[in-house]
Amino acid sequence: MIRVRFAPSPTGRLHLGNIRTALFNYLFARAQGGTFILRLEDTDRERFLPEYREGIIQDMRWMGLNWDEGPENNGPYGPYEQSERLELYQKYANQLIAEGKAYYCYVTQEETDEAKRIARLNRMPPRFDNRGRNFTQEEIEARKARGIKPTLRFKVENPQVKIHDLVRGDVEFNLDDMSGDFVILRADGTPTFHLAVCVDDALMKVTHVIRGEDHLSNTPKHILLIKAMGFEPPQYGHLSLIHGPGGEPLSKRLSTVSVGEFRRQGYLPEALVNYIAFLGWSPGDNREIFSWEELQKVFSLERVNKSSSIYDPDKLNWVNGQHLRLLSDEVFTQKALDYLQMQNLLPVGADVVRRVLPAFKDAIAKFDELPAHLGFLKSPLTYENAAWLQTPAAKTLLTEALALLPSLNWNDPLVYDAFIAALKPKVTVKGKELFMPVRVALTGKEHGPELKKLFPLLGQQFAAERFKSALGN
RNA sequence: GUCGCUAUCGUCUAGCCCGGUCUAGGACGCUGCCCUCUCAAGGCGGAAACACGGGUUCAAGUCCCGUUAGCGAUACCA
Repeated sequence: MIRVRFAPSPTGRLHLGNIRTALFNYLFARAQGGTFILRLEDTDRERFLPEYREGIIQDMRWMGLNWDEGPENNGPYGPYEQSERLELYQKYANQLIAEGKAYYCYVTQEETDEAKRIARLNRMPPRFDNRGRNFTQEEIEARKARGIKPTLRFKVENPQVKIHDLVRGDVEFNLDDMSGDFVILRADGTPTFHLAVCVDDALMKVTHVIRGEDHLSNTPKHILLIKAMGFEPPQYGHLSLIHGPGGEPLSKRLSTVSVGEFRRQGYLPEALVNYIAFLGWSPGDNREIFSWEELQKVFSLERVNKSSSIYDPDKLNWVNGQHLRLLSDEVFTQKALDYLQMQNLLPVGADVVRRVLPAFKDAIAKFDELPAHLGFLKSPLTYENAAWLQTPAAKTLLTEALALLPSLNWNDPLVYDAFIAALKPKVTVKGKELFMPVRVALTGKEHGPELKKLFPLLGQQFAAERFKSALGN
């Protein structure tokens, strides 16, 4: 049974990079019939904020990344928040000490920093020399007397670690070139990330760890630790990182790529998911638009590529537009309305907006473009170019149009064609001279959706009012 | 600095494992035309890439080595 997890730390909002890691885990679990776990890594209490925790949960749900086990719905291996698992980490720390696999180290942070600085100056690996391993009892007492609180370090005995990475293939590390003995319990007694992940992954029976490439060089530490605790390490797969449009790391631009921001701008979650899935993965053929369900079927870890990619808002917009166009008018209208209501963006009453919304399905890439299109519903109308309404020909045209309205069958979706057909014989103008005054009178603008589509949605009363106002202009 | 990862159009990518079918395919964006009352949407075209240098081979985008560049790690953050 495959078990994967997504383990964000509630020290910020979820962004594109995080969510892609979550998505790939989710997709892998679904494609394989496995279990998807959400785990909150909140051991860093200094940067933790409750609203980040809530934000993560909300964002995950909005995206449709529903977890089988995790906060709020629990599961057999809970709790799923590390702050509630502290005694577990302590237990395994004690076990490692008892077995001589970890030791209390009285070396101060200043000393290790200095050692690394000097190593760097000498073009040597920036590793710590493990001097705390061999302190004499007097030395330890002396340091205790100075008020130095020890950290717990894991003894690296076999620094050579081979990894078969699910996306990168074979990678080999020598921890002697990297770190030396590493801290697993801070001086204040709290576990570091390394201890916490290893204990949790082991205890939660995680089979595949799919995470960001920034963890690739932590992996040898984790493998050693997990083995030292007597568990079998999971398989690892490291996903390349996503960068911003300028090639910069994503975290620096957090606000613009946070899930909350995409939601605020009116993207469809399934479109966002579709786009993100294609950052570093492709199905191998030329298809690009996938529904949630299809994605869950076709996704495979083997087709994830190794190189990092850049987030492109233009393409996201296109994908979103494609998904929008796939929606039925009814569903589109409901989703658009929900969005406008939630964002407090309704220009007029919801019932009026609901009627005209279908006319804009092809016009937008995302919902936040709607208010600009819908502004014309507000009365009185301000005309973008009133000149279209002020010629004598236009006056005649509008008068005739107004008179025609009651005779039309407004239940006919093609009522606009009938309207124009009836209007044409009564006026001398044609083409642009005919359509523009109608368009401007109705919407105030020279550009907009097809009148053929919009006109029937407007209704007789609305059209009449608009023609009257235009005449009085 | 040290260790590691990566390298196909501006961007996302197919092709690379199993060299010839690649005068390198698709998509976004850009651009021309068509449709059209407008703006979109849609349709049909166009420009646009194998980072560089060696090697292996009859043959290299595909295999090997090096260089360069980018990224990651180098924390008592995760």
